Amino acid sequence: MNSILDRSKYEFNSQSKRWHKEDIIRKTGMSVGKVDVVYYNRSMRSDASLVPPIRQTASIFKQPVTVIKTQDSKVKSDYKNGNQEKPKQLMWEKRLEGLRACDVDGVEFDGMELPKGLKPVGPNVTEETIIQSVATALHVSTQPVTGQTGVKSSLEKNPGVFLDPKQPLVQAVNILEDDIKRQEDKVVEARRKLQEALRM
Amino acid sequence: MNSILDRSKYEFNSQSKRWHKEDIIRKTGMSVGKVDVVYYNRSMRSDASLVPPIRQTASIFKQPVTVIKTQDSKVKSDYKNGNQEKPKQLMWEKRLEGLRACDVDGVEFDGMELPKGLKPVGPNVTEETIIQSVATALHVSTQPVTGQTGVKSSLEKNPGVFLDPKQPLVQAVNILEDDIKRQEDKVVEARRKLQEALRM
DNA sequence: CGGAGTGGATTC
DNA sequence: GAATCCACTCCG
Repeated sequence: MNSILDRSKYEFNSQSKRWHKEDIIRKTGMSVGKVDVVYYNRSMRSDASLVPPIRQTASIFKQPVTVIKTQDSKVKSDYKNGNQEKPKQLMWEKRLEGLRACDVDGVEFDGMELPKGLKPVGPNVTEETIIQSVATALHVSTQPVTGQTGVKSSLEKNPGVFLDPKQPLVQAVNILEDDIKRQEDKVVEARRKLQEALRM
Repeated sequence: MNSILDRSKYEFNSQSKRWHKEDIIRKTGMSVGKVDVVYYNRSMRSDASLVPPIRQTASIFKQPVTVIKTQDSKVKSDYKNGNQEKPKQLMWEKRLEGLRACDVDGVEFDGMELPKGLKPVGPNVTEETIIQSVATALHVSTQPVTGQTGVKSSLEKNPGVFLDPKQPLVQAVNILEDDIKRQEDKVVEARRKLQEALRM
């Protein structure tokens, strides 16, 4: 085998102390004694794999499916993203706090910053939570993502009544003409840089 | 594919009209669209597959296993036939009535006859039931199989009291010297025939 | 329906 | 020929 690959696998395993290797030996059949190698990640939270928008398979294109039975018990399928949502806890995004992506060596990426206009809302909701909350909303929601439209003081005092569970835990944002203009400028600038890079 | 095999499969299915094939398509999950194929026997009683001595796997040698955990939660295994028996209904063998083996084409075998000495006992217990009852007892019981030793009239009148649930629903049989002699003769005769057959 | 475990094809 | 990948079966 390629020695570079061997080495990188070794480092991948021993340096970060995050990945655990297991050799599974086949016990019966024509291939007795063959070894199947499995790697798994020790730091994985047990509920993490269940919660969107965390990727659940190798393919990001996999879609949830809802089974709907009509009265004569035939089956209809609905491949839309909507109807399959389970009821959620009001503040369920809080369980995503502190999760962070890492590269293959187990080195964590830096946290991401949101635009200043996005303010957390609700009791004990911090900057730490809203990026997860917004990202999740954009990923799973079928409706426009607007943020919480209630008055901030009522939201903090009585979240059970005023908090909209279908919206992320940020204060509603008004997008102004100016914001759109600024975004357009960014796109133009990015295209210019790309053009330049391709010329070289 | 081998056409002879294909054909026999087809007959197995269509000629006897006994076996019904159903393709069940998985509707959700990672394996959406996969097909599980199920065959079932239209005349099959739904509880039949759960009751010994009906063969539950391809291997007649498969044995029940009891898992016993000690206090420090290590596992002991016990391969004896005994301890794993569940409590049974007093007349549970009656549910085996009318079941009969068939060949692969679905043609039923003739019923088997028991020696005249075996008489059914208990309310509503007929010839039809006792072969199943005796066969089951021989198959699953760890104790000697003697039959019911109570007086026939009390057994019929008050089975809840006098019927021994660990014994099959036949009257007790006394094996006489004469019976043993006759069986020995049969064995000798069978051996003689085998010898002869091997000479040819 | 998911997961363990295997046979067999494919890649290196 | 070994390592790897993948499809499939079986079972709970």
